[in-house]
Amino acid sequence: MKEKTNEKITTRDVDFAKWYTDVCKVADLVDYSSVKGSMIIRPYGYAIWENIVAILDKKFKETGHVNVQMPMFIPESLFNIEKEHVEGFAPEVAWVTRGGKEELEEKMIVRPTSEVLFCDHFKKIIKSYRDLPLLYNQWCTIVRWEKETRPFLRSREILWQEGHTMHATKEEAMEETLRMLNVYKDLQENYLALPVIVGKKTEKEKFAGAEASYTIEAMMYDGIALQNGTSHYFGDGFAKAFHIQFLNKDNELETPYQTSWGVTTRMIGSIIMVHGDDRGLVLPPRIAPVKVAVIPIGDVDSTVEEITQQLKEKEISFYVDKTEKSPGYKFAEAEVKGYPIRLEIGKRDLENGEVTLVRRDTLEKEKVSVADCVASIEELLENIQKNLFERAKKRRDSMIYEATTYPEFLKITGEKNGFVKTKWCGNQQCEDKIKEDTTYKSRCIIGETTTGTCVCCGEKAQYEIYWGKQY
RNA sequence: CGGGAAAUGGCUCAAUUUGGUAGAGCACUUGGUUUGGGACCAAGGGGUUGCAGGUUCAAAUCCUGUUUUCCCGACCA
Repeated sequence: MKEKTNEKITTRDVDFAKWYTDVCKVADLVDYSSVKGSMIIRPYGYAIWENIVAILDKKFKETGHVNVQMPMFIPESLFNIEKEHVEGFAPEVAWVTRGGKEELEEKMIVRPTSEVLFCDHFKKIIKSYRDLPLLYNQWCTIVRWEKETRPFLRSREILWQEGHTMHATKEEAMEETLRMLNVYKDLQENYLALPVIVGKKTEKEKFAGAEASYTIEAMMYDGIALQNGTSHYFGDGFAKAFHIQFLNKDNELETPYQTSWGVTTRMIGSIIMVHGDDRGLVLPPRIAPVKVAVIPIGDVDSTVEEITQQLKEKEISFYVDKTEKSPGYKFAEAEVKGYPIRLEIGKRDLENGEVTLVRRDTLEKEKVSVADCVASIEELLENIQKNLFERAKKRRDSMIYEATTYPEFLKITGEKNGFVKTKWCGNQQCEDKIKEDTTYKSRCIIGETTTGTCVCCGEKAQYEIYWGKQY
């Protein structure tokens, strides 16, 4: 095996940021448009999203949710109802304007998230305890006027899913918040092969208007964190602000409790930055639009036909590269696209009744008989899925550090990227100081503690927490 | 939003310093030979230089403005 990598892609260890954008472009996932801050998700990139949507949508429906479609615009008066929410989002809100002399009836924004729209609607349709829980979700785009944008990681128009639910009790709402957090965790670990840390955001980092925010934190190849999903518990704050009430069984008025949760195409960025290598994309089989790239070498049509027929029966997605390109070109192409398995069908192997399988994650080659080919592929796909997760987890764990004293903490954060686990007093002053001194921000609180001292101030610790730099 | 870089056929870049008929490689088209790591031969098509204005006999080149992109920060899913 030659060590040659893809000449169109910057070496990952030389310039990680450049490598990332190169992979996005060379693998045909995205293209830039003349719209500043927005990206075009090309068919191959969108196919990955479609697979994610299919998995999640099924899980949402299994947990009782239904899909809706809300307006894209929010009138100013509606947006202004919940104070913390407005303050949190105001800086990145896009205002709607009309050219010429025409005026809008009322100033409007493009939704940066849809809590207020849902609340406005919930107020009208929630009357009785029988209307609860109300479990809504919508697939849509939102707009947040970001200053710097990167494919999948940050754009002004964000393609996502947002769930919004209302419950009769605190307990139910909290249960829902954690249930959906878990759905996200399951998606990311078992389908996207991304090891993640789940926990609670600090007061400083929580969602504007929420009572508690829970988060899914993944670590990229370079040790930088990426928040891959959030689930919020709102208590009854919004419900009170919007005067949403329902009659309970005893005919008394009560205020319901609310949640919201969302994930975006950012997860695709995680897949790229966790699994990819110098040859390009590496996709976990479970979300790969094409699981097997079939590359015929010479005139081998009948064998190609025989094997692809079996793949069809097994519902294993494949692509046959029938182009006139040389085999080497096709191999490189299959690698850039991250197809989990490459199946080389050539005359030389066929003389022995064999074909060659190459797995994308390790690039190992294996010859198997034509008869065993599809069975081997099935087994290999499982293997690759498992290996990707384990490999990513091993790498991530090697970049998780622990610190108990501040000098120790400063030494670690000054020398390397990664997550640092510490104890923390829970005081925002320490959080701010750490940010100031190291640029590390709190990732998430993973639990409470009764022992030890805060890594920063040395006072009695209250929480166990992860710190890290983020995208 | 601060600091840097860039914009020239589809792509990567040259020509800009010193104004003077825009070139190359890759890609593409046609024909042929090939096929186990980015094939070869031959013929061919395609750009007036991000956009707007200015200077000049003459602008890719000089000047002004503007838009977009990339990188590094701060902010954010």
